[in-house]
Parts: sequence; structure tokens; C-alpha cells
Amino acid sequence: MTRYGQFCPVAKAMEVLDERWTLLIIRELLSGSRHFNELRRGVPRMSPSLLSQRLRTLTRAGIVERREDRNRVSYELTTAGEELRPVVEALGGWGIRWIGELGVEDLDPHLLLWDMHRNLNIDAMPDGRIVLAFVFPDVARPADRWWLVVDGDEVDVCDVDPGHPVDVTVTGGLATMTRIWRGDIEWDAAVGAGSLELTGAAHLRRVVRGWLRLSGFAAVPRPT
Amino acid sequence: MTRYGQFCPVAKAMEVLDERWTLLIIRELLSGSRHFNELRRGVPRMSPSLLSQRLRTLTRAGIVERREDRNRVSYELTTAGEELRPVVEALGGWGIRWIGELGVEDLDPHLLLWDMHRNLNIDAMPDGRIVLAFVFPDVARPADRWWLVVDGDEVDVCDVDPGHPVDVTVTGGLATMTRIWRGDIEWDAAVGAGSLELTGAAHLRRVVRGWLRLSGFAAVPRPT
DNA sequence: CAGTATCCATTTCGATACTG
DNA sequence: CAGTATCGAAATGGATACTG
Repeated sequence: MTRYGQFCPVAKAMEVLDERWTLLIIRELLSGSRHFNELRRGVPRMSPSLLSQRLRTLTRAGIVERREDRNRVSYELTTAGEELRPVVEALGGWGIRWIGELGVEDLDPHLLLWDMHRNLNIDAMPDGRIVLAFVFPDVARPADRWWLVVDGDEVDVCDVDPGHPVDVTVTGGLATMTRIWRGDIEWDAAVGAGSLELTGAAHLRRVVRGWLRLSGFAAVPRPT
Repeated sequence: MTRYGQFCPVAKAMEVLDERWTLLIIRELLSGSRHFNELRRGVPRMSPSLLSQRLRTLTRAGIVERREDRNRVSYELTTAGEELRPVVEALGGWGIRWIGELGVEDLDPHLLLWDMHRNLNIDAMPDGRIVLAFVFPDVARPADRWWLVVDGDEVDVCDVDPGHPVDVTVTGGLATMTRIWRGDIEWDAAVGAGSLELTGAAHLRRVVRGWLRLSGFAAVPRPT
């Protein structure tokens, strides 16, 4: 590909990487997604044909390797792909510092829960099945209720009631929960201000915060 | 802008940065270009209207500040823009390691000389005017001859003979010179192999290598 | 110098439906 | 599960010429 007609390595890199969605797919692969439909959940607004096309481009570019193991297709980053981690980290670090404004369109409960389920601190949780419920009163049904079911080291995201007893229910605006996840506001501050509400056994309510890890970019210091 | 519909900071960053040419403009600003026509030389394949449009977008995004000082317009990076340096560096570092293949289309003598003129080691040069000539026998006239004229701390790139006596003439293929600039091959090796030829006074031929700095990415270690 | 204006070809994408 | 097929709308951008 010769989009820019420049020998500059930044230009050569961007020839592959500046296509829409591409770096988000790489972000997904970097955070552990391996299968087509798993990737789709990370980029839900992308059509499957476009995702498939991008994966082919990335494979041709030597960034992704497609594998077929007994009827199960998986995509993995090559060494070149893995080395894009610093790029993605730099981009996210910049983004969290300088693009604070989120549109309503940017909020997505499915995506939020999907991110959370990948970052649970399972070791901090008691043995046995744990069920967390999230309720977003400002979201239209049926997308206003979600469950994280943790059993052993398996974590499921459910958008329908899995039927198990719920240990803790977290209730609050989708924007609030999203901003907590991004590290824009503090969990404790939101609870204190009443914009986040916890229900469940007192000893669990106190520790649930420790079960949830935040976004990897939450800890990035913000401009003063 | 809401291209992706994601709250993820990587997505929010890419909404601004993944547009074609955008990161190359930022690269130019990071390397010191300030004026419209100066920027154009760094992205020669971009139409002026598109450059103008991108600069407006970047200004709206808070990355660039447009200034008008007594009839002279200039563009400068804001703090947010300056903080994109690690992003550009990560991209270039990745690009130099993993995209080694250059198409014929990627070679551009004007761009190469433009890059070189920004990176001359003027302190290492003797006082008085120094003129370097570059000849690319494999390039069609008139783009096969270029001059760098250094006078004091002023450096000019000429595509027509400036008329001054030439101190050193560097002759070699455009690909060779480009690869040296990128750090893909060594100056000394190219001279040794005869793919680069120097003419001029012996004492100047010996030191000219020290006058030219290479691309900032030349020193990045390559995959083994 | 520092841009605008115009215009059309092309690319790109999103939506939707379908398949082994 | 892992994609492909199709299609039309919209965005995008390149070329070129022009301006205060």
C-alpha cells in the first residue's frame, strides 16, 4: 500500500493503522480477545464484513495471525502486532487526558460490562459463585439491567436475569458508571454523593469496589 | 464527533487522529514547521484545501493553535498537541522496525532533502558558506540534482543550481540515500560498496558524514 | 503567502440478509 | 461459530484553478 508516498516510518505505519477501526481491533486483541465473535463484542458498531476485511488486511500486514485449530478459528497478534502495545497505550493515555467530553452516543452499557468482565479481580472475591447486578435507571429497557456472574475463573456477562441470587446490586447513571470506569470520578465520591447506590449484604457492599478493576487508563494523571 | 460510539480513550483519541494525513501534519508541527506552505512541503501529496481543512479540525480539537501576527499566519501545537509526541514516536519506532519495505512511490527526493535540511549538524560545519550537492542518477531530470546551502544558521534546499561552488557532491541511488537516512543501511558501508560516491576536497569528504544527522528513528534497533 | 472554491470520481461504510 | 454477499448512501479526497 502506498497511501502517502512517504518513506517516513510514521507515514508507513499510518498506512496500515489509520484505517477506521483498525487500532480498536488491535486494542481488542491486546486485551485478550481471540475469536471473531469475541472481537465483535468489542467493536459492536462495526459490521461483520468490515471486521473480516480488516482482519485480512492485518494478517497481510503481518500484524495478526489467523489460526485454524480443529474447526475453531482464532486470531493472534504476531510479534509485530504485540509491539503495537506502546502505541495503543500512548494513544489511550493521551485520549484520557485530553478528550474528557463524552457524547451520549459514546455510552454503551454492553461495552462497559464487557470491559468490566475482562478486568475483574477474581482473586479478591470469596469462593463460590458471585453475582453482581448493574442497574442503569437512565437507560431504556431492556438494556438497563446487566449481570456479571463469576464462577471459579469463569466470568459471564448477561443481559437477561441469570436467575441466581444477586450478591450486590450497583445502581446509578450510565454516565456515572462509565466515568468511574475511566477514572474520571471516584467510586467513593459517587457513592457519597448518592449518584451510585449499592444494595446487598453490608460486608459485601464494603468490598465490592475491590472486585472491580478500572480501565487501565484510569490511573493516568490528568492535566491540572 | 462520534465515529466509534465508544467511551474508550483509545477510541476517543482515534476519532480525531485516524483521519488520513492528520498524524503526518502533527509530525510536521512537532518537527518545527509553523507556516502553511512550510507544512505543505512536508505533505506534498496533500491538496491545499485538505490541509486547510485538517488544520481547522485540529484547531477545533484543541491540538493546534492558529495565530495571526501582523499578516503572518502560524500554527503551533497546544499542550495537548505537544503531548502527541510520544504517540508519534511510538508509531515511528514501530514503523521503522516492522515496515521495512519501501515502494518506488515512497521515495521522494524533495521530501528527503527537506528532512535533511532540518537535521543538519551546523555546529560541526566550518564557518562560512557550505554547499552540498546531491545527485541521484536514477531519478529523472530535473529532480535528480539538489543542493543544500548552509550560511550561518540558515539552510536552504534548492532544486536549481544556486551557483555557488560546491564543497561536496554526494552521488548515489535515491533508494540508497533514503535507506541511509532511515538508518536501514550504513553510510560507510554504502560508500565502501560503491553505491554512494563522494566528490570534493578530501578533508571535507571525510567529515561530511558528520554534518548530516539521520532520521530520529535511524537509531531504533531492528528486529533480529 | 495563505489559503478558497469547485466538482466529480472513488472509496468507504453501514445495514441487512444470508451460508456452511 | 465464523464469516460472505450485496447494495446504496455518504463521505472523502484528488485535481485544478483561482483570490486578497
